[in-house]
Amino acid sequence: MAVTLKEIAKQAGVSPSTASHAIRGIHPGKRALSGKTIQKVREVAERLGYRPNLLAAGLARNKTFSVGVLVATLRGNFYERILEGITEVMHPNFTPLLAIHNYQPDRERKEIEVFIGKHVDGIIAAYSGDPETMAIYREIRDVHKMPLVLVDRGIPQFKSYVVRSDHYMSTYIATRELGRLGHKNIIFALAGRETESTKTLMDGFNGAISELGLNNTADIFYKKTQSWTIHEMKSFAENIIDYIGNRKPQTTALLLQADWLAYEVLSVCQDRNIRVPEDLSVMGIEDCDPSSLSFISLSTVKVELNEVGRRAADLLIKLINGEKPDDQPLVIKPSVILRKTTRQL
Amino acid sequence: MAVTLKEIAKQAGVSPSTASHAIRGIHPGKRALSGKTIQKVREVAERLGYRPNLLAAGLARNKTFSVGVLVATLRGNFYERILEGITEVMHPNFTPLLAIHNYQPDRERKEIEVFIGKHVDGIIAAYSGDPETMAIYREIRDVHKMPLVLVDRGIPQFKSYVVRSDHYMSTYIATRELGRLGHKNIIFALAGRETESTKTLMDGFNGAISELGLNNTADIFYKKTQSWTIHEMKSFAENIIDYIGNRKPQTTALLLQADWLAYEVLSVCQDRNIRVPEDLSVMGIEDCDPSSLSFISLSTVKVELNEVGRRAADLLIKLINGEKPDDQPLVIKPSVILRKTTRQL
DNA sequence: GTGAAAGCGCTAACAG
DNA sequence: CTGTTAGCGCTTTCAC
Repeated sequence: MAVTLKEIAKQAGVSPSTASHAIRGIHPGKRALSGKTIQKVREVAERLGYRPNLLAAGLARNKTFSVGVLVATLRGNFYERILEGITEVMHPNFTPLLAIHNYQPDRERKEIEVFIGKHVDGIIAAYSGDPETMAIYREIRDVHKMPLVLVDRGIPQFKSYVVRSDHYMSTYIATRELGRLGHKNIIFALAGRETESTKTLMDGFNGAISELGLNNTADIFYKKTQSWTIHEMKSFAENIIDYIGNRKPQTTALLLQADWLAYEVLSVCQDRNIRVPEDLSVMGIEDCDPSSLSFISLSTVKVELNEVGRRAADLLIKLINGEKPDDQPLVIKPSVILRKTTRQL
Repeated sequence: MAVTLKEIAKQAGVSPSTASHAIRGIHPGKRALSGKTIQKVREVAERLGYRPNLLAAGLARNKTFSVGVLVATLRGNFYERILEGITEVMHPNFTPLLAIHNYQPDRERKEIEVFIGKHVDGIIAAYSGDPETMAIYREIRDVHKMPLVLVDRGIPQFKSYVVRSDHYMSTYIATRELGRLGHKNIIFALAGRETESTKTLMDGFNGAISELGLNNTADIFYKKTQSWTIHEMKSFAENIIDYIGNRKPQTTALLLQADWLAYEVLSVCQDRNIRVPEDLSVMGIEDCDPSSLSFISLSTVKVELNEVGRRAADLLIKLINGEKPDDQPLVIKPSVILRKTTRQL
């Protein structure tokens, strides 16, 4: 059995409550404790290797100093970076409980239930997009009144705090940059479900295209798919290059929805002897780790996912402390990084 | 305030203890509860959206259903995959508390202290290699008697459970494979501190080289460094290629300590017009995600990090349940994957 | 079959 | 300045 406060108190010849105060350096009434007592208690605690039982403290104070963090997956850089940002800010005041739902609604619900049972002080979650699981988020907020921050996407018709990267801006600035480089025949290729985020990406692209006056030469290549496996990405990359091959006039710039898709496109280009950037400029979105490798050197839009994590954590801590932050979604601005897969026309 | 057991009991017209038994489906004495009572209690619990307070349960039973997981970093695929394996196995019985030490001894110690304070049921940790922090691991084991499993590396002179990939085998099989492909002038390049794992990697290489009878044509290029930043990796890659350039007879195969180092080497080769694999076969170790991209297609040694995580979690659960597993370190076997950066001579 | 009572380790009034 | 007391919500003997 671990050494308890009671034991410390006994050995220091004080009461448990005094010991508690001494250790935490807290004033019970108006005045402080005597320095002597504090010294004594702390010395005994030190000697016995006392570690307060945070469970008991949590039960008594109705606070656990832990937060639930639910992400979709660990694969790829995406949630990894968000998680990094979160742990950075949470440390050392809150411990993150980690859960992964892998886009399985059932799992998503269960993990949240665990968080509730563990009485975390707050929750940061990546909503899977599944309508089924909306109820559990509602329960967090309405029944348990736990602070909740969503990352990357909000839940339709559900007013909640959300921190995300600016999807509109990412395609907008990428496209604008391609325009600046002199490209007119620009294609934006993306696949996935018809979600709001898909739509926003398209809007950003179209916004820039209109400003550039390229409505007649630029276009979107969209493929509706349910999931996003590696294999599908590969064949989608082929589809894109096929599409571009048949298109007149010659497409000179290609914007892809994600860096990993861009890598696949680069692969296809290599197989077909399409030179990048001489024949085709290629641009991704996200700035994954491999993009900066000098033999890839992908031009891309840097999405500040660490920052998304940090801001989400900041916001959650505010909510936990009872502060009332702005109601507006927190949107993190992306920036363009030009490397070697794009060129001036 | 959340709905409590007491409340359920009251509404179901039974005592709290009966409610507790009914909900958990547990027999208090010899006989079971009446089906009627169970139905009633569960129905009320359901209706009120009862979520047991795991904190209180933990306090009463001296069990928290959570485990501490301390990793070095989230960057790169390494710990990400281990973590994935761990969460897979832990779910839904234990919740992982996540902590990252970034190789900072102070941080390492503090995070462990938090785990102790939270009374986790067990700990899985990646020891940073810092001698200073050994004491805290000793405390986990000897003072708090918490189950402890180390991943990837053990602590010298410290008997504990460790699960890791087989470092010896990874260089051994890689080298043997290069030999099979007809290579004689093989270089194994690595950098880092003079740790046991560094030594083991060299041993594996030397073991294969001896078997192949290549002691006169193969060699190790080792650079002693403290850390492993991206920038250092880049310049180390240059050093390697410089070294090979001056070496007679011509080196035909290069084995690198890690995939990321191999990527940097591929970059340098491209810059210097060294064709891979025509002029030089290149092989990495780990099988990171980018390695399988078709325009990288790195030949490498697949290290089963998911499996390391799963086995570590299995082992920890056994320890938590009071089982006594084998004392031998659990070593996960790697396997060679030949892609396009190596060729038959 | 079910309930009363004690207690897990800590905190927070409040009284001295 | 310090101690007493009463819980936090649940589990677990042990009676009934």
